[in-house]
Amino acid sequence: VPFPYADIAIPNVPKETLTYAIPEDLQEKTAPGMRVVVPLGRRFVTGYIVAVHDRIPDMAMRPIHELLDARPVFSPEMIRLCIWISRYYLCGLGEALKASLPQGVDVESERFVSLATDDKERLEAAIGRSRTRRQIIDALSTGEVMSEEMLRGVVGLKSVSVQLRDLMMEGVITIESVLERPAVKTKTVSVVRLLPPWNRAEKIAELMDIMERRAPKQVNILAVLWRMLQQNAPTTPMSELLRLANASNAQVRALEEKDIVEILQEEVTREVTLRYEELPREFTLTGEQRAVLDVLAPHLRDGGFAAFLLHGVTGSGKTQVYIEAIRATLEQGKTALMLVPEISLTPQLVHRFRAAFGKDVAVLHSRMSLGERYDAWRLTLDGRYRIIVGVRSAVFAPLARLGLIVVDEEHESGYKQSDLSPRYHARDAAVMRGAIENAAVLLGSATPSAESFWNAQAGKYRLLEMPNRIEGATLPTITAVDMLEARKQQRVRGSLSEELLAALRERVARKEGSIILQNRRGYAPHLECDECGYVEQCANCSISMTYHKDRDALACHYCGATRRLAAICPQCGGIKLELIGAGTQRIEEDLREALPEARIIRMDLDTTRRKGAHDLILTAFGEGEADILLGTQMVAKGLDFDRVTLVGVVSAEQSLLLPDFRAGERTFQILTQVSGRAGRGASHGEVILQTPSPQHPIMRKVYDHDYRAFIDEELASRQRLFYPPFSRLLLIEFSGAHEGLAAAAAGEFHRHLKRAGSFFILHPPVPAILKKINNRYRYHILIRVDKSQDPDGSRMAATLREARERYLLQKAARSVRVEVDVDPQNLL
DNA sequence: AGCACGCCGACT
DNA sequence: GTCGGCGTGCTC
Repeated sequence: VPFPYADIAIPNVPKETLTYAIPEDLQEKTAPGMRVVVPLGRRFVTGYIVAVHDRIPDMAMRPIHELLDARPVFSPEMIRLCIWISRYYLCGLGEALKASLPQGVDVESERFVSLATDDKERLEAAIGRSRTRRQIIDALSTGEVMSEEMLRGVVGLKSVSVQLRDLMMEGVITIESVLERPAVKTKTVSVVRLLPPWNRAEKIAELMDIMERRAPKQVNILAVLWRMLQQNAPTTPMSELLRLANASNAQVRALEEKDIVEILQEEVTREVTLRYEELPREFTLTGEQRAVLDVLAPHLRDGGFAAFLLHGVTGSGKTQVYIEAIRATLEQGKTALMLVPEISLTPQLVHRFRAAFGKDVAVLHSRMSLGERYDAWRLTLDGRYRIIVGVRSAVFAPLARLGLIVVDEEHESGYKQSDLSPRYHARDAAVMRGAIENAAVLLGSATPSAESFWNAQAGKYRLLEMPNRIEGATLPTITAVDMLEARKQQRVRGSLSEELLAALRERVARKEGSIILQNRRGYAPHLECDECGYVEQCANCSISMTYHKDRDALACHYCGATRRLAAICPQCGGIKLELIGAGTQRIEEDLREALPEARIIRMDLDTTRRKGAHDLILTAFGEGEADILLGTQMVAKGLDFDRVTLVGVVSAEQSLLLPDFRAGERTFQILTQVSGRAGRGASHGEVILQTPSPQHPIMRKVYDHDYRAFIDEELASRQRLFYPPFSRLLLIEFSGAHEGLAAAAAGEFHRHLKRAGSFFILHPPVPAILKKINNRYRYHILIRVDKSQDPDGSRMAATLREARERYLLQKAARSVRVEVDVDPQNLL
């Protein structure tokens, strides 16, 4: 039944949907889930059809300009998921839907300007005395059509819209809205094929005979095409043809002219290749793995929503459980989605999936180009893949008949999008998607988040446990080195204790692998004046700058600004500037000095920027080309090398010092995860944690591998303090170029919230701990909502809406940006 | 977000 | 006067 109206969600429009008329000739073809181009104000934008209907709206409507899809790109389930995201995370529906598409597929209009007259007098009259108008007319007088953006550049102003409008009113220029085609397209290559009847042996032989003398190159071309055809290749890529026939494009064109061959455009897929290879391992499932799979089996067989939390110690074989569970899902004719925190950190996992499932798997990660992502998305939509392995945004992968979603390392904060809207948590969105699509959801971790563990205890998830390592491997022995004591006794070299160095020396001699974690890149995180204590800070951010020895410069790890190393203190003129603390570069130096015989590879953001660098480093280490793998947290996760028998942590207490209620949890997680890299093979592993506080309660639970003791205490303390999972956090951020305005805006908003009700605890506005980032001053209001009084978040949403309206009426400077982060992972 | 409109200080 | 920066409001 054709419907005349469509409710359309549009990014950057604050209303959930706007209603447009569907032109009669499009009504048959239009369906929810398709993308359209619609007029919005004076431009054209991409929108997403959420519903079609025949309820006459009370507003005048404009018609849909163009239908972009022949088939829906959002399933009804995907639309439901995005509606949930927009309501729970307080963002526009248009933004949520846009986040579910690969980047670069949207169409936007651009305004193009040209002269409407060359009558000099009329032009002069229109210019009058305006410098800007003269610049615009001058730029256009070559007869060129220029975009508004180009004109802005020529004039050097932020906006020329007022001038363009006036010039248009006077009739001397014309403005045209032109739709810009999407940034990504299907990649095509030219291919050539023999047209009938020349694809028959006797015909082609005859033809080649005739042409032999006058056009030998063309005969070469025909010979190649004929050979390819006999090898069952109906078409030959142009580039290959030219190479094999040693011919030129013109010669192929000549054959095309004579209707002997045809040149076509054929779609190709940009395939991602990985260098690191892993052979399929022989394995038999352990009893624990089998038990877990037995629990999952009926759910995977019968379908329906169910959520599971798999708590398996490091090395207990969670990946194999995922693979078997996915296999069972595929056997039911369904598809599976596997989320991982950061693909480049877990190439090993990707290879195991490729080995197990081959071409049924597509991988989606942040280092892929727009085109690669687009291809993967389009082919997923076409049903080419049955398994998607991907990072956060892969939770939106358009798989049909979804049977299982796995979230590996579910505790990782990388699953939370924190920088831009929608600020969704992919783990929670995965659970919601499972509920909407009637799929099973399996969350896995050696150190489940407090939220998930509580959900398991509360019965929302079913808890599955694998407390032992596979194949008789044992958990490593963890010991601490008291660094205060070691320093006192001068048993340190740089940042490394004699104990750790001795253990490393042993491993080097035995050709075993060691992993060293120092979760800080660069050489030294502070440059401090010995005289007055001044610390060099970034000009744009309130953070100390890190010294990078390779570049011999200070760098801000927030905004990327760099600066030369100052020779004298800008505060007191002192000349004794000291490098304080140690990053991976300095540890590398310490290691090389103390262990000249050791081969060391450093893996941090700085050494892995290049595409494929991860793979190369890990391959080299895995094959024994290095003794020590030194790095930031990227060495802590997911690596599975039998030859590693020692793990050292340079400063184990580091993450404990952060002013965040999750500091303890994060510390336990990273220390447990990195420890888990040791002793995965036949040899027992050893872990050495350097810390000034070896008796800290968190540390003690790390030594004992006692997640339960840790989480019980953590949950008790969260309950006492009414922090998640016992409350829902909202962080409202006010940011602006002027500190006073940001502070005032936060104060204003706070006043409106204060009267709003008693189902939440409102914290007073405070300057953010990182008070300034990128020259924007930041103020925070933290809210702790009583979940029992607002289970789905709708009360808080309404409260914020109201407060926002009143706040806007007060016309407190709106140069201040207000952003809400629901379930924030980072309170800095 | 982008675009239009209206207010107001600065310049001539 | 005229220009142009900046705040405010709206987009089916």
